[in-house]
This record gives sequence, C-alpha cells and structure tokens, in this order.
Amino acid sequence: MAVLTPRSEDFPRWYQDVIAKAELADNGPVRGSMVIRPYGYAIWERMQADVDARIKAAGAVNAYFPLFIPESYLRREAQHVEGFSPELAVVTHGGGKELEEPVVVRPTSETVIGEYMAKWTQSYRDLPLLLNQWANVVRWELRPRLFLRTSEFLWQEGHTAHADQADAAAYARRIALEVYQDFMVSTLALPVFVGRKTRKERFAGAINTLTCEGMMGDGKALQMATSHELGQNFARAFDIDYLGADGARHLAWTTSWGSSTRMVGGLIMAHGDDAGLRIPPRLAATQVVVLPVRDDEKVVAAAAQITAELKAAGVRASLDARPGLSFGRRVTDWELKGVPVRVEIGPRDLAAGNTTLARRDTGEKSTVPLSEAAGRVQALLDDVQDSLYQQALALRDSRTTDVTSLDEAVEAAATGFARLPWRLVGEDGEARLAAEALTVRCIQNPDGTLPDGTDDADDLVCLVARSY
RNA sequence: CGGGACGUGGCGCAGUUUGGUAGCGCACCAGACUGGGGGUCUGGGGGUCGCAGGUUCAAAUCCUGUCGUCCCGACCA
Repeated sequence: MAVLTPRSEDFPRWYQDVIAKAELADNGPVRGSMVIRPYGYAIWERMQADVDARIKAAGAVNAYFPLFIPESYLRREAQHVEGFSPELAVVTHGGGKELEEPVVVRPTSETVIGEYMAKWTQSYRDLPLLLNQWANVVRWELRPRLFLRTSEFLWQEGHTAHADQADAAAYARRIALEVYQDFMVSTLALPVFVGRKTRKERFAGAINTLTCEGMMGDGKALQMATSHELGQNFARAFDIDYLGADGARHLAWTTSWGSSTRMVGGLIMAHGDDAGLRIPPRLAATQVVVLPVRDDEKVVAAAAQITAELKAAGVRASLDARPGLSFGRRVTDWELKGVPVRVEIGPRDLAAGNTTLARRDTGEKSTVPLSEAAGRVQALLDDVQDSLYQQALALRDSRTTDVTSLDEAVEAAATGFARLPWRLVGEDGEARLAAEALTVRCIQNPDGTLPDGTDDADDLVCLVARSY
C-alpha cells in the first residue's frame, strides 16, 4: 500500500498525490483557482526571498501597481491585446452599476506600468528605470493544474526602461542569467536550458523572449521563467520618451521579466520521487527534522537538545515529538514533505551516545556520535544540495538527444528533449512539431549558451520537447 | 464550442440493472495498549444521495427537466 501513486505508473496522478499529501495546496472554490497551504506557501516565501535579493542586486526596486487596468490600455499595443484577450477576466460592474469602461484584472502589467513610466521618464538622467513588483495576476485558464497553470497565480514581474536597445538587451539577458538561471541552479538545484524563444513562442508584444527551460521527472519541459526585450513597442504605445543629452526627444527601450508560483510545480516534478517531495537544503524552510523514536522522557530531552544545538549552529531545524504518532508515521510524513535531513534518536542510540542521520535524497542513513551531530549535519546538507543537482543534471543529460532531422526529433521528444540545428526546423518545422504536441522550447548557441540578439545565425541549435 | 463520463459524510467508492427508508475504506473524535519505516483494539461523531418536479403505499434507485464537475480536440507564467 504505497502512500503515493508511483511516478512510473501515472505521473500526473503522482503529482496531485504529492500536493495533497505534502499539504502544499488545494483547489479553490472557483475552477482554476488555488489555495496555497502553509507548507506550500513557505516554499514560495523562500523562493521569493531569494529571487527578490537577486533582483535587488541587479539594481531593480520594488513598487506596486493596481490590480485593475482600463481595458483601453490593453488595446494600445496590438500584439499584446491579441495575445491576452482570450484569457482576460473583465469586470463590467462595480458599486452596483455597469461601468462606463470595463476594467480588466491584470494578466500582466506592461500597460499600466508603461503609462507611469512615461510620466516618470523625462530625461536621459531618469534612465534606466528598473522596477519590479510582487503581485497576483489572472489569466483565465481552460486546463488548470495546481501551481503549473491556474487562473490566478503569484509572481514577480520586472519592468524596465532604457535609453538604448543595447542597454535593454543586456539587462534582459542579465536577468535571465544572473537572477533566474543562477537561482535555479544554486538554490533550486535545477539545471535549466537558457535560450531564446522562437518568433512563434514569444511573449505578446516582445521582440525577443529569453527563457529558462527545466526538465521534469517525466522528460517534459517546463518554462520556469522568462525575460523579454520589448523593443520600442510599449514605449511607442505609452509615449515612454525622454530628452537626451543631445537635446532631442528619444523613445525608450523597455524590458519585462517574470517568475511565478509555477516554480513550485517545477520543484515538485524535477526533484520529487516515489516517497514524495525532495527540497534542496538551500531552499528548505525546514532543513532538518529531529525525531525521537519513542515517546520517552530521556529520548525526547536528547532530541530537544540536538534541535537546539542545530539551531544555534544556524541550521533551520525543528523537533517532531508529536505523541500518539508512531515513529514510522512521522518518518513518512517528513519524507512526503521533502525535508532534506532527518536526525533520529532512540533508546539504542542514546545508550551508545549516538544519533542516526538520514538523508532524503538517497535514503542513506549513518550513525554518528551525538557530540558530532551538528557539524555532520552541516556537511550533509551541502552534500544533499549538490547531489540533487547532480541527479537532475544526470536525468536531463540522459534524456537529451542530439538528432539531425525532424523525424528523429519527434521520436526523441517522446521521452525527453531533442536537440537539432534550428535551420532544420524553422517556422514550417514548428507547425509540423505542433501536430505532434511538441514545441521548440528554445534556441541556443551550439555550446549551449544564450545567443545574442535575434538573428537566425546558421549554426544555432534548438531544443524540442513536450511541455507543461 | 464539438465528442465521452460522472454527481452518494472531508477524500475515494459500493449500492441504481430487479424501488423497501444508506453502507465500505481512509480521514476525524475518545480511551487503552504501543512506538527503530504509514501500529492494534474498543467505542463514537458526521450524509436534505447535485437541484427541481413527477410516478408510487414507498425513490439514491424509475421518468422529465435543470445545474455542476471531470476527461478528449484551438491559446498560455
């Protein structure tokens, strides 16, 4: 009687089981809405704190813009409104009356922020203007999946204005690499392919979209974050211009970039196993749980002491001495929740002056003297962080196949990613792939780095996969 | 919007064919024994059977209508 549906049997079902059993989220009352439970929200808060610090390190500052946007704003940028219209939630009534102009619930904030950027940008001295906001957005979804695709989700959206295209392009690139990729690699222990989206897959209104694509446990791709060069499209629509040093008026160049609660879904699917979630130590709100094996005064006292020592050493540790729950039950609970390391202590350990350390990533256990426990735990946490990354990387490498034709790509993408020269695909190829439920996830340089600009140089490669 | 299924305690389901006054597993509550990988036992609480009509002595079950949900085909962090 397994706790969860095995991943190999039914991956989507496994995903839902993990969310329910680890108490991450529930469906909301309105179809497509999501209730994020405390344990799931704690994961998001840790992600937020880390991403927020990186955004600030990149020079952007936080602000807040309204949830309601005049419908007319959306219309000002043709591609933008075309891209978002089908998924807009529109408010037609307020205060008991029909509104003269409907307002939309923001699906993203380029338009309102553009309006204010235009006010705030007078001189070249006001640039670059680097803004970010943490907010909820609404995109009415027909096929909701908790964390991955819900009608309302939480995210961070950055919006910047620059004096010239090169500066805007460099910033969009910097965000993709230094904020998103580095966060995913260093904190989420998740390797990502960073590349450029095809013209077809671009954000509505962008001239270039950069993406971080992760591989999930079933070989499907998940777009984990995106960074867009918006060219002068929004600057033109919202009159974001400035007086240059040359005394002439110039149109600004803008960017936008976002990462969302979808990353929680990526975390689950990239690292989870048949026993539940596996949270990388650097992300985990609880890094270590200390479990007394029996409800015995001495054992519990020893467990409490280890917990205190760990905390004093800077480890995020907690004690689980809940009476009435068997040891096995508590172990299973924390495995489901993905806590990286367990410290177990029972009468036998105590008599020998030992404690048992168990790592979540491999299940491996070791016995160490009580006096050394705190120090060993620190080292173990570093090990788990590294090992989760290596496991995710090994999976991705083993399921990424270099191919030389579209037919081979279709075959390889049945189980993972196919990499092939972009010139073999092109827009016609994309249409053919779409018929097989496949998409070009991103375009890269042959060495896997992010291409500069948007030119279709001859040697570019692309990654093709099924995706969420 | 086109095709398929389903609505029965919190969750998952049986019961519907052949009407007889609602049951199982998990979860929950109380107590006891337990505790080195989802423990056992005893007792207990909780359901207008989606909704509205109708047929009948009697409806979860039959009839009509209605609402909702889920799955499959065009977009998306």
